[in-house]
Amino acid sequence: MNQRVFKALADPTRRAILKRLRSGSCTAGELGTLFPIRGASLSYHFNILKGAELVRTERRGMHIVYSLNTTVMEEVATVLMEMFGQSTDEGES
Amino acid sequence: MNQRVFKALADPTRRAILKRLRSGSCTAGELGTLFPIRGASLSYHFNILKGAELVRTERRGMHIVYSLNTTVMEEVATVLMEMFGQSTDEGES
DNA sequence: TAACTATTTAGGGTTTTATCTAATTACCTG
DNA sequence: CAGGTAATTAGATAAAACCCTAAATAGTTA
Repeated sequence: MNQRVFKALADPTRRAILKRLRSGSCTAGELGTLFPIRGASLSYHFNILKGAELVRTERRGMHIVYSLNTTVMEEVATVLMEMFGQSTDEGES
Repeated sequence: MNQRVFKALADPTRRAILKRLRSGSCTAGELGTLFPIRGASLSYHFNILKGAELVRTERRGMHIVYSLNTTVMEEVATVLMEMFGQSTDEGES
């Protein structure tokens, strides 16, 4: 889990994308219909999510399918828990 | 837990402040010695952390003591777990 | 009250972020 | 191959973030 994860989670549109992906993989176009921004802007957000390894992509014919990388999300939650749950004096990755 | 928490966590200086506070409360001045930025900039970060309710302050004489609000941190971790751990189709606050 | 210390606020400059339109790439199909 | 659809990249712009210096505020102490 890298530094970029926190930046990626800071934007509400990106969190909404992640939330949507939770209920199943989705093409870029489908996601585009859910938000009031242009495809190019979505693409910008996808790149940030990919950089944080929060999503994965796979081309399927004419479409590109996005899916959630739940592993990294769980890591984030775990790290936060370790950092702030109780003082074990450790917790940085 | 509000929207601002994610923004607050997005900055490395603020995460370092939180991490430091984990080992105990601290005055603004003490925290200032730990980072290569001016007091005014620290104050800016403190305001963001306070807005996110991640820290609490208490004036003690001439100093202002900062302490961690671990409750909110745990909430964040929990929300992330709920959102991305497994698909229970719920998890928004 | 005057001088001193700790911290915040105000105002400004630079960098980064989020969005847009237009152009491009990648694939599919007739 | 030519035309069409899906998605990304390029370039521009407005807003937000972060940092600084200087000034203001709040409390302490002689």
